[in-house]
Amino acid sequence: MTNQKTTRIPRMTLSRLPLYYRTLCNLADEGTRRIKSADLGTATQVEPTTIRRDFSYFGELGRSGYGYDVGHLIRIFGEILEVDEPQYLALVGVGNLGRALLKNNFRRNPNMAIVCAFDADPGVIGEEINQVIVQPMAELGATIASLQINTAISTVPSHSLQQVSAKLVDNGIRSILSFAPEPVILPEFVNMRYLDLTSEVLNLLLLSERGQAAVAK
Amino acid sequence: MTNQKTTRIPRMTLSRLPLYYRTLCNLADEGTRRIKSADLGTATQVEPTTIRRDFSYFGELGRSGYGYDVGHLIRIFGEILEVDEPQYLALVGVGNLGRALLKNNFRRNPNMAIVCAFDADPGVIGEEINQVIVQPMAELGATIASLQINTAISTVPSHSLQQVSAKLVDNGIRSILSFAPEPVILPEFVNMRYLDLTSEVLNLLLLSERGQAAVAK
DNA sequence: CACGAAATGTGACGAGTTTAACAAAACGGA
DNA sequence: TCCGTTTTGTTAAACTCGTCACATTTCGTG
Ligand SMILES: NC(=O)c1ccc[n+]([C@@H]2O[C@H](COP(=O)([O-])OP(=O)(O)OC[C@H]3O[C@@H](n4cnc5c(N)ncnc54)[C@H](O)[C@@H]3O)[C@@H](O)[C@H]2O)c1
Ligand SMILES: NC(=O)c1ccc[n+]([C@@H]2O[C@H](COP(=O)([O-])OP(=O)(O)OC[C@H]3O[C@@H](n4cnc5c(N)ncnc54)[C@H](O)[C@@H]3O)[C@@H](O)[C@H]2O)c1
Repeated sequence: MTNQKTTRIPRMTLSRLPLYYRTLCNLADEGTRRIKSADLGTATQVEPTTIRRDFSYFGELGRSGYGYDVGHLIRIFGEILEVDEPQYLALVGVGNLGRALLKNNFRRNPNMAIVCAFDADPGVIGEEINQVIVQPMAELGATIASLQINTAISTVPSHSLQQVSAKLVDNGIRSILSFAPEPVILPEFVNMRYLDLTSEVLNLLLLSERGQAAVAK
Repeated sequence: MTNQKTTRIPRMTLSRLPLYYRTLCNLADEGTRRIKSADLGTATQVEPTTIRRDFSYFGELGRSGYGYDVGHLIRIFGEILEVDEPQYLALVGVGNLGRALLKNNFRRNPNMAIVCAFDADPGVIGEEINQVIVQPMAELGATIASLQINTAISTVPSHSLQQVSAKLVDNGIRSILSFAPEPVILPEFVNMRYLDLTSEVLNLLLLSERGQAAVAK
C-alpha cells in the first residue's frame, strides 16, 4: 500500500480534466490547432494560471511563446481519462430520469455506454429502450458478472437507494453515481457519488443571490 | 482588501445547506424533535465538527448539552434557502432530459417548479407534459416576462446553447443551469452553472481508479 | 441547588487549492 | 543569427476549508 512513487495529482485538477478534454475536442473540431492558456481560460472559465498548473502535473505539455498543441493535449488527456478503454455501465431504475439517460446513452462518447438496465416494476421489465432491454432485479447479479461491469448509475427513488446500492455492491459494483440524495451506508472501498438535481438548482439560486457583492475577482 | 463586510459564508457551507435541510425535514417527518451534531453526522455523512462549524455561521443555533431543535433548524435554513418563496423556473429544450425534469418537476419541493417550457421543434410544441404546455421559442419573452421568472434550466444540445442562453438573458433571465457543457459568452451579471452528466461519470471513474497506475510518470 | 455529563462553538493548525509574480524558454520576424 | 515578444512552468504567498482540542455552556438528576 506504500504507493509513493506516483506523482500525486490533486483531486481538483483531476475533476477539471473532463472539462478540458471536452473543450479541447470542440476546439479541434472547429479546426483549432494550437491554444494558449489565456484563450483556453476564457473558453473553460478557468483561470489561465490554474490551467497551466493543472497541465504541469502531467509533464511539460506546452512550449513557451507558442502555447499548447491541441491534438497533443487531447491525446494525453484522452489516455488519462481512458476514453479509448470502453467503459460499460449498468443502470438501475428506469423511470423518468433513467429513461432519459438510456435514450441518450452518452451518444457523443463512443466508448462510454449503458449496456444493461434493471428495474423492479413489472410494467417496465422487458421494455427495449435504445437497444437495451430492461431486466428484473433478480438478473442483476448474473448480468453484470458476465459483462464484467463495476460501475453503475442509480436513478431509483431515495427510499430504495440503500437497498439497491447494497445489492449492487454485493454483486461486484465498486462505483455508483446516484441521482437520489439519500445518504447510504456502504463498505469503504465503494466509490459513491451523488448528483442531486434539486440541490443543484437550490445552489444556483443561493449563489446568485449571495455571490453578488463578493464576486469581484 | 479588508473584506470583513458581512460575515462571508463559505461556499462549501452553502452547498451543504440543501442536504442539511432535506435531512432535517425527513427527521421531522419521523417525529424527531431534537438532534445532536453526532447523529446528524451519521445521517448526512458529514463530520459532526463540520456540521457545528457550518451551523455556527448562522448564529448560535444549538444549546450545549442538548443539541439542536429540529424545527428551529428547519425554520432557519428554510428561510436562507427561501423555500417559502415560490421559485418558478423556465425550461428550454424538451428532449430526453427536459422531459424527465418536467415529468418529475421537483414534486418533492412544493415551492419549486418548472412553470413553462419551450422548444424549437414543431413536433414537440403544443404537447402537454405534467400540466405544462410546450411553447414555441417566439413566446419565450412574453411568457417569462408575465410570470416574472429569472431562472432557467437549459437542456438544449451544446451547439444551441450560446444562442439559447443569449435569448434567455435578453429576456430577463439571470441564472441558468445548463446540462450541455458548452462554454458560452454572457454578460458578467449572469449566473451560469453547468451540470455535465458525462463529466460526472468520467470523474466517478477517475476517482475510483486512485491507487492504480494510470497517472504514473 | 449542586454537580457530573453532554454537547456546543471556536481558536488553532494543517492540508489542499488558487493566484500573483517572474525567470526561463521558445517563437518568429528581420 | 539576433533580438524583442510571447507564453510557459514554477516559486512563493494567499486563501479556503476541514478537523482537532478544549473552554464554555447547558442539561438533567440526585
Ligand atoms: N427527474 C427529476 O427531475 C428529478 C429531480 C430531482 C431529483 N430526482 C431524483 O432522481 C431519482 C429518480 O427520479 P425519477 O423521476 O426518474 O423517478 P421515477 O419514479 O420516475 O423512477 C424511479 C424508477 O426506479 C424504480 N425502482 C423503485 N424502487 C426500485 C427498487 N427497489 N429496485 C429497482 N428499481 C426500483 C421504479 O420502478 C421507477 O422505474 C429520484 O430519487 C428523484 O428524487 C429526480
Ligand atoms: N440525456 C443524457 O443522458 C445526457 C448525457 C450527457 C449530456 N447530455 C446533454 O444534455 C443535453 C440534452 O440532452 P437530451 O438527451 O435531452 O437531448 P435531446 O436531443 O433529446 O433534446 C434536446 C432538445 O432541445 C431542442 N432544441 C434544440 N435546439 C434548440 C434551440 N435552438 N432552441 C430551442 N430548443 C432547441 C430540441 O428540439 C430537443 O427537443 C445535451 O446537450 C446533451 O449533450 C445528456
